[in-house]
Formats: sequence, structure tokens, C-alpha cells
Amino acid sequence: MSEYSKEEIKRIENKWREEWKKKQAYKVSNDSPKPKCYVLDMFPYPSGAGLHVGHPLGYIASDIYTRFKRLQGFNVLHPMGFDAFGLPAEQYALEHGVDPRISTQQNISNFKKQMDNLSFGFDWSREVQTCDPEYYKWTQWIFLQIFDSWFNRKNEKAERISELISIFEKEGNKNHPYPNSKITNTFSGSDWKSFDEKKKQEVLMEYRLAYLAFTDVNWCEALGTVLANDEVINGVSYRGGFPVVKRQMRQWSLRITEYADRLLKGLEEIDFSDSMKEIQRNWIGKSTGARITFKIKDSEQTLAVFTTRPDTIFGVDFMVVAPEHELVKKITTAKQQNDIDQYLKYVESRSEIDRMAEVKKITGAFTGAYAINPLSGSEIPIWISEYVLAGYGTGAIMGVPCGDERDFKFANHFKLPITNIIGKYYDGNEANPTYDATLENSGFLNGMKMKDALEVVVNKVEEMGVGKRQVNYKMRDAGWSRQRYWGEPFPVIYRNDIPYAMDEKSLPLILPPTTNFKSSGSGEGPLANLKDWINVSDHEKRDSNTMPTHAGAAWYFLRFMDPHNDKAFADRKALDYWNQVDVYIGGAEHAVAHLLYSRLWVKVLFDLGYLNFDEPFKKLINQGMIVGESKFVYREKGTNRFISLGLKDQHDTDELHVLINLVNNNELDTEAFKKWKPDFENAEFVLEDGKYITGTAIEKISKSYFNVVNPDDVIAQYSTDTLRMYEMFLGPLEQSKPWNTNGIDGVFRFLRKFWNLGHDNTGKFSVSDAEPTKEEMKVLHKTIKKVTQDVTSFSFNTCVSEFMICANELGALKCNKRKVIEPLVIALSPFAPHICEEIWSLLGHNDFVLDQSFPKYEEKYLVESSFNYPISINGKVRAEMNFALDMPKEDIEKQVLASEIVRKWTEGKTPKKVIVVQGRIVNVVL
RNA sequence: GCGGAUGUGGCGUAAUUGGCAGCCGCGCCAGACUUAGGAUCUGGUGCCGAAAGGCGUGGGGGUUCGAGUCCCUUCAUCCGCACCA
Repeated sequence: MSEYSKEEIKRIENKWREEWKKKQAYKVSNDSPKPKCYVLDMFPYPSGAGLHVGHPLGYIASDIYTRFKRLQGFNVLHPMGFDAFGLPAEQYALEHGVDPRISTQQNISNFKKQMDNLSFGFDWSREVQTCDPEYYKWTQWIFLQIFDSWFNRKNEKAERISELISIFEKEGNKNHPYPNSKITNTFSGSDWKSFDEKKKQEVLMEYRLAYLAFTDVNWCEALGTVLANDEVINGVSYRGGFPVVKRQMRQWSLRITEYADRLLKGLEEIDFSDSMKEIQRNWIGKSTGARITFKIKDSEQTLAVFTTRPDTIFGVDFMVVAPEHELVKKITTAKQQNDIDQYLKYVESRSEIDRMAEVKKITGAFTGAYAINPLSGSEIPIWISEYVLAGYGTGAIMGVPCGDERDFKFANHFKLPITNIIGKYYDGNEANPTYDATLENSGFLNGMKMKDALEVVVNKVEEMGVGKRQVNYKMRDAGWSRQRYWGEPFPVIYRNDIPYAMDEKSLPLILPPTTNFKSSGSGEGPLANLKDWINVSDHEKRDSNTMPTHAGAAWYFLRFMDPHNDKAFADRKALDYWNQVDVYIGGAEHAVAHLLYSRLWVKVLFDLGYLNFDEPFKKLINQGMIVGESKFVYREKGTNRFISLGLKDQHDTDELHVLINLVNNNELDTEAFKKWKPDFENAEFVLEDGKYITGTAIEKISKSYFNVVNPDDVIAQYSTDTLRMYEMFLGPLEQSKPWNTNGIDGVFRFLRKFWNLGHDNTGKFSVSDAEPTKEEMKVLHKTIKKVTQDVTSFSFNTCVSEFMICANELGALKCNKRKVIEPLVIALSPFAPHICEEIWSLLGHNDFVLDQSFPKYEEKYLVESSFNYPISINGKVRAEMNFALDMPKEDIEKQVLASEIVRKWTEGKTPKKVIVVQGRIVNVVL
């Protein structure tokens, strides 16, 4: 006697969980004749807070997809690991005086327990942790490959430094100028040979894809570390919200800018959402234009600008250079010195935050110097202003006020004259960035369309030797050093202040255990505290910084293919077999950093011949965030009286978050509330209709909002199968949605209905071996068809609906036929594996349902011989007529015309048109 | 400001991609069984209307025999970037 009761569910779910584990049902082999499929989740950072109901959304989806592909006969790799290095663990360790190794391991085991509770089919034998020396050995190794590479622009790929050296020996750098366009000097082969070791290494450093240089970094004093651009949001740190300032430091960087074009091109062949691709394009920020050099009047100096609109060169009324520009010192006239000094002082006084907050504020100062327009010969005043960024282009612009809004505002503010080169397109009130105007006041360009002038001007300045075509990117090289303890040490040794790669055989360079990793505050990393470790010998030093968390995450998907290999980061055969990740599921917040760095590392490894693919992820799915419902109570100021929502406006109240578990249907459990915190022990309540009604807001799920719902609690109440299906039922996977359990009973009822299909009304398992009816077969095959389509297209919410329809229809038909139930159990098993496994075994099978083949639908059960079609007359449905499905179009038309209803509406006349679409819908036009 | 997306019952959502709008679920209403229920089962449920019928996919316009779906325009919300020359 078995009923689908809570106790029974618990027994069933535990039983199968253990069974799967015992038989290693999820273990995947690298050696299989089956076609491969690689389904990957973004591995989590194991925070101390554990999982909330939002986390599993993506994992459930990937697990369903994995089980589905497996049933379809694929060898599916579906691994899981932990992104375990990082700042939060380090800070927690600092605050609580524990070793991050220990707290991280505790968090990981907690995560794994919660994940097991959801019965994800991960092959745990492949687990990786980025903080494991066996793992980061290879992170360091790949870093060294990048360090030992340069980007050959001629071949558009990374090549070994040794190849660069032989080029230098032969011909110097005339064919391979410095990647940094600010360094323009060239050297010959014999120059190169005459360089001493230090000089050679310095030159090479300018080419390496991982390089050490003084760079402007985002320094966060409070965290004592450097942050990447994407870790700074509106001038404050993404974690903690501390102020961030620019500072020059000697840092490791990855020369990702060399790959900008390949990263852009790669987007065309991968299946990411439009918005995701757009975010990446935006971040890379490619713009094409020209670099034009202006002579400076009465000076040896020149001023180079970058412009996307060389066609507007006759409209240049002023030049603006960034306040930090090196030319400012050299060209400022004595008369203007005071103005400039004052302005520089003002700029310096402004923090990054001020500057961002007051973007629209117009400021600036005149240097007193003039530039000479190379085409018109006119003299143009040179200004400085903070709206021109030192880091982009050349740090200087040509101001064309009639065509550029910012330039227009600048000219207006300082009352600079404005030259109109676009005739009626410019109205004097607003700049117009058109490309359509015919040029005026533009010398030899007069009468030319701007579109055409663009090329003409570029050719002209190239011919004159004062400019050239140039492509600029917003993206900067990626800062790769962190002044942190809890990360991968750099596998280099400094001799004579030059970093040399460590010998591969001595990897990993183990992160030394210590509790002394408080930031020195000097800008050196915490490892600098460990003198014995840092100073290898009198003349050999290690790097005191560590790599960012992105490092370990940039290649973990490769390690999963062969996680225990100690000879290579992964065996070539495994890499070739598993190849690209077929489906990658994770949050959209990793759009820029993680996804770009992963794509970069794979491209470098591809170029160096370690891989045969150069994009890691074929398809990306961004699951939406599940946000929480926070509940509020309203405390009258200065009292212990709590006012119900409807009455709060009559009092002066404070809004307080209240633990979500204490609220049911917006009604507060006042007794439980009193017990929640000692402060509320003596709380009094002002009720409405005898109830205390709480307020509601949709907010991020967070401990501090008391709105965390632990999946373990939901499972305890409803079962794992229910939670899995309910999270899918909630709405489209990619959409963000608030968590509430309003509909979860419906999913639970469905599972019971499904269970009852195979059980009689005494609760005994009973299926019939009789042949199913036509109607039953139709329900079955309709469901299989829909489920196959929905899972393939990740429409899991409609898929769950389809199962519900199926259960309703079969329930109504009282269908308990083995030939119907068996395929349905297999089809449902990706969603609700436990209940399906149990029914499968009740059906008398000794093998796992997850090893079966997914049923194929047959169209023959779905087609009907005739159909009732609605007949519309002038757009209104007036009748229904029955036609055979294979009836020719002409016959349908004849029948329609002959029908009484149509005659009545046409008053006997022949209608203008009879429309038959897809052999289905009929519309009669009078 | 630029870019991306979204807008459908009381609520979450669906619509074979241009073909009877509202599937499925929640909620609600009615009934059955009941120890009288926060259990289960059955039926109903877009809005207006007694009904016939009419109106309905953020608003306005258009294309079409036919529009939630396509085009133009406008509003609202969310996300990303934000002085990038």
C-alpha cells in the first residue's frame, strides 16, 4: 500500500539518491562511441551564506537538459566545481582569524550537501576547486604560456616569444612595431644584438601577452587592493562600496586589446543572446577613424588627435587635451599659466565619484597655444578640459561644435566662435552629427557629401604624412595583479628586477600557508609579509601579488575534461573529444569579465596549438535572477508599537524588514514575531480586522533583507521533484522573477496525479498490459512531441504545463496502460527523477530510468482525418465547417461557396475572394 | 544621452510564429465527500450585458481578407554602458 504522501516521498527520494550514488550513475567516460554533449553551469563561488532558492534555477535547467540529452543517446559531460579563490573568503578569514582554506572547505561541503539535496546529476569525480594546488598548478602554467607569447599582428595570432626574438635578431622591429602606439622607436637586428639582457627583456616585455608595467589602476584604500574596471561601479568598489582612486603601480596585465578584433569576430559565430553580444561589443568599443597630427604654432611640439569624423576637419574651432596630457606643461603660455594651474588644481581635487556625478558640468581652461589645421592652415586655440579622457585615443580631440554635442556645449560655454560646415543641417541651437550634409566652408571639400569626404580626408592626410587610419578600442588591457593573499601566486622569479618564468617542473608555486596576510597598505601584496618566501635568495625575489579570481575561472571548463591529469592541463585526446561547451548556463552578470577572459585564454591556447577550437562556449543561456519578496512591519517612532500596513499612514513609523518565514499571506504571525528577536519581546500591535498586515517589496534575495528562502526548507515541505518542477514552471528561464510559493501546490498536485495514473484507488500499484486506445496514444505522442521541442529550446515552463495537460487528459481517460505510462515516465524523468525512478522500478525494471532512451513521437498518432474549421466572413467567424484534412483547396472553396451560411451573407452573389491558408482557415471576403 | 529587452485576466504565464487571444497553474465561485478542514474530487471563472450581443493583448496610427505577432509613432518599466571624440 503506497500513497504519494510526504513520508513516502522522503523515503523514495532518499532511496534513489543513494542508489544513484552507490552505482555511480552520473559518472561519465571520456571514451565512448556515443556523440558527445558538454553542458556546463557557471561554477559557484562558495559563499558562507549557502544556497538560496535563486541559485538552483540554472542548475535545475542544465540538469534537466543533461538528463534529456543522455536519454537521447549522448555521452553528456555535466561537471561541477568551485571558484574558490577570492576576496570574500579572505576578508572572512581576516575578520574571524581563520585560515581561508578551512572556511572555504566548510562552505564547499555545505554547498555540496545542498546541491545533493536537489539530485543534480553532476559527475563529482571530476570536481575541481580553483584553490587546489593540483588545479592552480595549471592556471600558473597557462599564465606562463601567455607570458611566453606575443601577438603577431601580421598573422593575427599569438606566437612564442622565441619566434619574436629570432625576428628581432634578423630584422629588428621594423615589421612589428610596439603594440603600445605611444612607443614609436624602432631598432634594427644589429641594434637588438647590441642590447644587454636587461634592455632585451624590457623590449620583450612590451610585446608579451602577459606583461608587467606601470599602469593606472583603480586603487581601493579600504580594501588595500587594486580592482579591475569591472569591479568598480560608479567610482566605488563593487564589494563594500568603498571609494576608488587612480594610482600608478607596477602590475601584471593581459594584452587583451590585441585580441579585440578576434573577440568581436568570434561573437558572430557563437549563440549568445543579442543583449549579451551587445554588452561585449560595447565593452570592446571598437571605433574606426583617423589619427591626425596638428603642428603647434611657434613650437616644435605636435598634437595628435583621434577622430571618427575626419570629414569635419574644416569645422575644427578648438582643440581640447586631457588635463593629464604631457603636452600641457610644454605649450602653456606664460600669460595662461595661472589659469591652467588653477584648473589643474581643481581637477586634482575632484574624486572619481565627483567626476562621474557631474558629467554634464562644463569646465576647462585655455593654454594660450594654437594648433595649425593641416588642411586649412587656420590657427586653432588649444584648451584643456576633463571631458577629454587621457586614457582614450591620444588623450586629445579636435572640437567640431557644429557636429558634436559636447563640443557644441563647450564652445557655447566659453563663447568660442562656431564654424558651420553643414549648412542647413546646423540650426545654431544644437549640434548635428549627420553624415548626410553637403560640406560648406570646407575648402577643397566644398560640395562633397560628408560620407564621401571621410575617405578623401583620410587619404589626403596620409599622403601629407600628418595622419593615418586608426582603430580605437574602449577596452583596456586587463589588470591581472591583486594585492591579495587568497589567489594564485605568480609563477615568476625576479632577477635584477626582471621577471623570469619559473621552470615548469617546479610548478605549482604553492601559496604559503600563513595567518599573516593583512594588507601592508603600501601597495605591495600581503605575501610581502612573508620575507622568507618572497626572498628566494639574495638576488632572487618572488611577486607579492596574486592573480584575480578570473584566472582560475578562465579555463576550468577545460580541466573538467581531464581533471586528474598531472602531465598536462588536460590530455589532448580529451580536449579534442569534448571540444566546445555545447550549452553554458549562468547569470548575465558575467557578461564582460569572465566571458571575455575565458574567450581570451581559449584563443591564446588555440593559437599556441593546444586546442582545436577558439571559442569556448557554443551557446550561452542566461538564467534570470530570482528576486525575493521582502516583508515589512511598521514601528511607531520611539515606541514598541507596530502598526498594520493599512493604518501606518496615521502614524509616524519606521519601516523594518521582517523575517519572511513569520509572514503568511501578508499576515504577520505576531507571537512568532515576539520570539524572533529580544527587542520585539514586548511588542504591541495595532491590527486591522484582527490581523497584522505586512508591507511587501521585491528586492534582491539577501540575508540582510531577511527574505532568504532556503531550498532545503522547500524540499522538506514539498519534495525535490516538486521544487525542481516548480522553479521551471515559474516562467521563462531567461526572465527575472520574484520567488513566491503561490503556485507550488499545483505542481505537487500534478506529481500526485501522475503517481496515481499507475495506482488504483486503494493505492496499490496497478498497470494494465492492454493495448492503449487511439485517444490515449494521441495524448502520449502529443506530449512527447511537445516535450521534445520544449526541452530542446529551453522552454521548460511550457514543458511543465504540457505534462500537466497530459496528466489531466490521461486521468480523465482513466488510462493506466503500461504502453502509455512507460514512455511518459522516461519523458518526465529529467524533471522529476525520483518519482520516475520509483515508478520505473514498480513497473518491474531493474535498470535506471535515466539509462533508457527518450521516446520518439510518431506523427501518425497525431494527425486527424478531418477538422472543424471556423469560417470567417469579412473577418468575423460566422460558422464552422468540417473538411477532410487532405481535401484540395479548390474543393474547400467550392464547398464554402455552396454553404447556406455563406449564401445568406452574400445574398446569393459570388464573394470576391475565398481564402484558404495552410489548408485550414477559411475567410470569405464579400 | 546611447544600446538591449519587456508590456496580454485579480496573479505567474501561453498562443503550431500572421489564422477562433487567454493553454497550464495560482486565486476566486459553486457543488460533492466530510470528523466540517489551509485535505481530496467535480464544474465554472477576461471585461460589460438579464440575454442577444458588444469590447478586449500599455496608448495612437498603418499594412492585411485577417495583427498580441509586421511597420511607424508615443508612453511606461527593467537591464547594460555612460563625457570613448
